[in-house]
Amino acid sequence: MEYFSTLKSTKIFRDANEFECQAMMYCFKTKFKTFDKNEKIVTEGDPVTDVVMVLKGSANVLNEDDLGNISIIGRVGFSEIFGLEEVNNKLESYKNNLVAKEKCLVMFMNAHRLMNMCENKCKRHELIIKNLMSMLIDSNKILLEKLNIMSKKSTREKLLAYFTLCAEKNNNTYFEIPFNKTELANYLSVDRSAMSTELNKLKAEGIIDFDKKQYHLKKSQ
Amino acid sequence: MEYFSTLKSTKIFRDANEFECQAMMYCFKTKFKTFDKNEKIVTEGDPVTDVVMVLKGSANVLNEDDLGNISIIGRVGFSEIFGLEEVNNKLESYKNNLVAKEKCLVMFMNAHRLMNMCENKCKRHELIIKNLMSMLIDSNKILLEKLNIMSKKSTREKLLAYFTLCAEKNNNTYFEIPFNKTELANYLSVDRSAMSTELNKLKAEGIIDFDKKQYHLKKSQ
DNA sequence: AAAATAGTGTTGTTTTTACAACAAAATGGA
DNA sequence: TCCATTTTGTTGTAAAAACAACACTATTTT
Repeated sequence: MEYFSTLKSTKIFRDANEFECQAMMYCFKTKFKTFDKNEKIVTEGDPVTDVVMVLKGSANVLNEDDLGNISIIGRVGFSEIFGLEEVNNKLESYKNNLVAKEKCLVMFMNAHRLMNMCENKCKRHELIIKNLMSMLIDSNKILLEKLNIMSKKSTREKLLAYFTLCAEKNNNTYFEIPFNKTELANYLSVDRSAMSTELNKLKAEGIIDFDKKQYHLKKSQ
Repeated sequence: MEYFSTLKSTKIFRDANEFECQAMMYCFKTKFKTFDKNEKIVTEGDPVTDVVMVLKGSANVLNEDDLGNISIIGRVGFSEIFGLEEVNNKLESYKNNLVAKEKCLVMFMNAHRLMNMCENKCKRHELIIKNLMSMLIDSNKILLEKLNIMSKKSTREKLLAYFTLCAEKNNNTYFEIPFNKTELANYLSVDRSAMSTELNKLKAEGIIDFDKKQYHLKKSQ
């Protein structure tokens, strides 16, 4: 199978062999598609038909308002999924856009098939459910972490909360973030230029240091 | 069993009979405890030993900073759980406080037992996993909805995003929210008095109307 | 019913952020 | 390499929000 070498290292097919993997792919009516940078993978408002998994590259979960203001709600990278939040209830629609951050390869899995897994056929649905649950727990955790950041009022506090989390996750006060300054501002829902000013103030105060996407949290709060 | 009439209508024990319910409770080492209003159920920073489910009353998921500023991250009501985000990885600690909003009864389930469900004993773990997954998907959805609200920059936009969501969920432009004004401000992470001003401006402009916890979204955005 | 507490609205002041416009630097193709 | 585009930093101004203090109302408690 063309994609097996990639799929076998995804979280959802964890511990599945090639045969099982193929059976499940059939079961989920998987389709593969590549997207160019900035191409829309999923459109907000469309009915949820598929759960999307990123196999190469990465994509941003975006919230765009009428005036073109963009918020980055989250990121979906290799092996991560988008759209699973929506499939519990039938009449759901996607609540965000999913946009390729770079050229990427994604896999679509039929949402209904995924959730009402093969009552009849494939025997590994227990495995998939366990894997899916693990992914959902991770996703929950990430969302909650972001909520804790977003619940800070000032740009300064948001920045520090974000950097503190990054340092914790990295087990190191030196870390790299997946955003440039513009994206970071959209991720934190703050004004880019105001954030730029605040970042350089923090640097001048000796609290952080940074260069490009490399950061160093010198004094943790 | 003392609590069965309550437990049978929880999401996690959905479709379980009294015998199965009891077996699982044994399996999860469940403990019951009541808390008074404002009493802390879970303390941020403590190691995650248990998953908490609310059986009576409700509790707030809170983020409190060094200066006593409180943010309401979310609410946990009947049949809803707290702490499941944390159990994938062993060395986790709770990331928020859980505080009783009113007198309430909660059930503690051993996190490890819940996630590594009875390899040996109870046969209904498939059922529980299915129920847990459904709950996780709901939780994911709620967190994502809140993130979409919190990604708005101004108080006005946050209020309108929140009210729009409430109206949608209620299928009615008239709805009741679970917060008083002070709590709403903490939930949206905005200043209470500024929010009060903004709310009354929206009312004066004929966009919303409200009385106590009753709201009417007259012009949706 | 009275007293205490909690909730809400108002105002003025201070601080912070957004916004807009621009310049400089860095990056990525052609 | 050069050009076009993107990214980043800076500034001044306008707008928004935070903060603080207070008055009034509603809700509990005793």
